[in-house]
Amino acid sequence: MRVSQMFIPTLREVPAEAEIASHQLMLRAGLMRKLAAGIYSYLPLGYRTLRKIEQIIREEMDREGAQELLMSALLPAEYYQQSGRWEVFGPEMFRLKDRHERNFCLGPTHEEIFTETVKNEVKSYRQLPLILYQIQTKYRDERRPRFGVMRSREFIMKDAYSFDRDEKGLDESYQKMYRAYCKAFDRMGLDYIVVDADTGAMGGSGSQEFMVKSDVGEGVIAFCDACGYAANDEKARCVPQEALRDEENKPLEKVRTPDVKTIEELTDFFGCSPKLFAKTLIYKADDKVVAVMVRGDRDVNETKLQNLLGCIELEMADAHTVREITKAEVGFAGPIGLDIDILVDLEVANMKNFIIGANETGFHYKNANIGRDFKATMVEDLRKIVEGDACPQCGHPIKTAQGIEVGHIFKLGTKYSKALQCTYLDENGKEQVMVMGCYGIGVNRCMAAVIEQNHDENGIIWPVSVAPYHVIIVPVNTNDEVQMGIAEEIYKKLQDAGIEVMLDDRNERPGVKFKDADLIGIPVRITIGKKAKDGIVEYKLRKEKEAEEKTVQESIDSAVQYIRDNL
RNA sequence: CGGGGUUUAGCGCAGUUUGGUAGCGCACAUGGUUUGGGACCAUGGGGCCGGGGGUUCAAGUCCCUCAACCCCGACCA
Repeated sequence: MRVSQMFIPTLREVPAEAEIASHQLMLRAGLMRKLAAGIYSYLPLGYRTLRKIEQIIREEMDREGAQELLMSALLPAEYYQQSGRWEVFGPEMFRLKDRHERNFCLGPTHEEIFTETVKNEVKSYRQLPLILYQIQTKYRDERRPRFGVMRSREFIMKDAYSFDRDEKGLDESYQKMYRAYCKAFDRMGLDYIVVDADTGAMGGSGSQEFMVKSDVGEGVIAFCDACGYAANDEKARCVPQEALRDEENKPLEKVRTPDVKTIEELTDFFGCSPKLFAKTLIYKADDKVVAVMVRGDRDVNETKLQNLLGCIELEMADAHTVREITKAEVGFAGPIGLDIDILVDLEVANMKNFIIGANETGFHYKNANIGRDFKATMVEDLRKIVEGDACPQCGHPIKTAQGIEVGHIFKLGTKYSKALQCTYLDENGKEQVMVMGCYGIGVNRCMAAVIEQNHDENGIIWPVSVAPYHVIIVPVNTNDEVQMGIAEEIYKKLQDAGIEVMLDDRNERPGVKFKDADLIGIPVRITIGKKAKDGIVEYKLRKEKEAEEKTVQESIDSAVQYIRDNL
């Protein structure tokens, strides 16, 4: 298309609201504009890329035998009420009423609706397995939308659901989706890793996330270079690193510790490492109050804790509750004399003669020992992994990195099919519950992730597969008839070859056109300048620094070849 | 939801301390000169200074209030 007729509102300056590269570039390159916090409009260039990403996903899903359909984003409440998620989602869900005061929501995800549809239509084992998907806008009223399209309130998601006769079938469907995801992300040019993930509120037996390594990612990944173990930090298992200290049990000793509350203050006061402390944290899990003990320098992994307790709400208890339970000011909680459940981290169970709070303001105990001085209700892995911890698989030091979650695959099992009675009849005419999986890809997030991984100081560097256009032709001087003649010739020939091509026919100075071409990141640029009269043009790849001189025909051939090789 | 910040032309910002009727750069329009990395000259258009209320002869500026947006945190398939 001719650039003079296109709607590409590029910005010279960086909008104040944009913090990260992808957000800044999506605004500057005229791909999108903000309507409200976490809500964006896609402009023509951005929408072209978005559709290409969708198409790649679509092709890879179809290749594995999944079938596309489309459901409404506006959904009646009853399905979510049946599964219990009307409550679970809480304020995250956009809710509304129709004129008859009936409850509706804007779909945050569609497990219930797919399950309901399949339940009504599928009756026999002969109709299974089935994988259905859609590419559709989802709505979540995020507490804090941020980083542009990375965490927004309206976003496009490819969500797929598999229905199988049994676990074995689920494993196969899961593998199909795994393959489709790998191929789709490869084609988008994303550098990603697959990590084990927690199944969380979704329930189910297994889950993996596709993470694009990036400093702006909100997820933390723990991985091992030695054996390939990779998990997100919620899921990563922690194994105790230090063996039981070979030391006699010393007698318990109460120590006066006025105004010594935090672990830092305790470290100073006792003059020893925080590894010799066990901190006792009071949590509120739904209506129950529990104590959790981890080593002084560790953090509680609330996901692990939540899974262990099977609760919906989990938060640190407020100061009032802590005082009531421990009979002491915050900062002096300890396990001795508490009459609530005491959940102890594996590592603490390995400690000897350690320091704990005394449940009395201004006092701690020295030389505490589990078993002798107090009893643990449960000993479990409850802490958060940190860089340098031993890999749970091979023992090598773990590394951590941040990542953008672009895809998530789940073995749901029968959670939803049971709740909604989604069943089929097997060969024996016996009723069985279907076994489900669900699989999501954040389409807009993929777009932002591609930009995060493919840009420089001048703008976006689109991979050919998702570039809004493949080639941009830049005649330096539009008043020069020779230049324009050649530009038109190349334009037409590339179009005839099926290449998506832009012709920058604006009567602008060359600098402006070059800056715009770089900013919007078109993979191939053909510049027609002074040597046009000799039939020589300039051929430049966006990702390369230098341009090459070619004849008109060579430049056309090179462009066609390059695009075909990289699609 | 807690803490901090911002809101003045399409974008980026100054002006608020000390109240006196709104400004700069870019962008836009017209004419001209220019044409290899965001040109130059001239002319011009565009703002209920986030909303509401108050103080005052007079409010972008002071007071009260509401809101939107951004950042940090908490939270999150």
